[in-house]
Amino acid sequence: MKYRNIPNETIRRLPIYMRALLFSKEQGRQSISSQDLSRFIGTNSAQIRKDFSYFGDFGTKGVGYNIDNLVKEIKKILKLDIDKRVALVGVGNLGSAVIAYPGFKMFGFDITAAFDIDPKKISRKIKNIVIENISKIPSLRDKEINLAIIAVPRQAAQEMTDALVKAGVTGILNFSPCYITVPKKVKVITIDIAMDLARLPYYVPAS
Amino acid sequence: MKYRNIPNETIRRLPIYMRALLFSKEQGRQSISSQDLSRFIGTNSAQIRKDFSYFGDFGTKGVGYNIDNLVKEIKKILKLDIDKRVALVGVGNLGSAVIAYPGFKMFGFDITAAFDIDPKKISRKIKNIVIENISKIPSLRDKEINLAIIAVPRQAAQEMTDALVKAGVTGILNFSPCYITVPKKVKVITIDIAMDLARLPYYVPAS
DNA sequence: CTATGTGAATTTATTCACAGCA
DNA sequence: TGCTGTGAATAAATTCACATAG
Repeated sequence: MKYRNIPNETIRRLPIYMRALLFSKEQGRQSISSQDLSRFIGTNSAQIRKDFSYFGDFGTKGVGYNIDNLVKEIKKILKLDIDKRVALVGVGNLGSAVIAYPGFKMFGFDITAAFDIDPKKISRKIKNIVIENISKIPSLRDKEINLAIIAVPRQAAQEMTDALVKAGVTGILNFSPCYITVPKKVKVITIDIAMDLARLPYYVPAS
Repeated sequence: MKYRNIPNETIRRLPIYMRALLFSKEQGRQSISSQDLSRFIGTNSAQIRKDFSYFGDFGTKGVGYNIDNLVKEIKKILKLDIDKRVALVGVGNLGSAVIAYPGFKMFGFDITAAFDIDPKKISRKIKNIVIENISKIPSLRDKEINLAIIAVPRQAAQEMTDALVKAGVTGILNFSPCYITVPKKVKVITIDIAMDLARLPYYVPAS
């Protein structure tokens, strides 16, 4: 048990483990070895054991890991043990897909607020969420929502970020294709789906 | 000039550099220093210079990098110098957003084929692309399309992958929330948008 | 003077290999 | 015997610091 100097890569992998654990639970398993888990994911078993060892002794020697218990531990580490409400800014194509995405629930996320600048969209409902004008972003403070997803055009991304930070948001998942500046206490993770595609040709043989 | 033992992380950053370079070109710049570029991205300048140094001497001492030239070099490294056609499998919420996403063009990608299993969607057009039945996936071989994006439910992901690989696809961007198995010659990059959100709470202070 | 390019130093992450427990 | 947990060894990536060129 160390809880110090945790590799970032370990944190990145924990949700992958969690997803695989929930999946193998669905299939009726109650416990799993690092070996078996590694096959679900495509890493090696030593990596998995090492990753968990940073946080405690979760397994049973000779047996493996109890799935329910391990999921609970991962949730605790990732601070997902309390369900989190999330705001969405930008209800375009990508934003709409994000709202509809079923995969958030397994991590305890619930998108409960949505903002857009387009008057035609405001007051419309999508998945039971009423789209509000971006001028209402400050209301996130009262609602105690401190996670947000940004899916707006590049030009608007920094402005929306500033508004979110001012409203008390401390974690941002950024789908806008640009780097955004935030205070040190705020964490941003940026996803640009085109950039991930862009490094694929490098790895594949011919044209 | 080495071209050997290139860090994976360097490859991951090249599209980020390219995006920033194209952006600063839009703003009227013709050349840029590693220092200035680093401010666009949030890394340090030594990292940038080191990354480029793996591939050649692209800069001019005392001046910086010519933007047009550097973009051309990055495109060549990433094998993006020839425009690439891409197939999409799964035209649901996420797939539709992917088709509509404007960011692919800057890397020379063009989504020119789309497949779905839902009879209601087949033959419909989306962004000028006719949606075809997944049984038509083998036609990708004749069209010489070897990149694909998968955005189908988890249950279908492996089956669609197998069909794509059989049709000659060698690079897959996988949005389905699961690990998929492919032959060694095929490269898969998986994005699960929920997993990226899932590691955000770990980094932010309170609930 | 300014900014690149790069060996060397350092930090971070992965893998090995095995002691020790159920 | 089977599988975990972990120091030690190795590998990978980043940062430093400076010689060198325009």
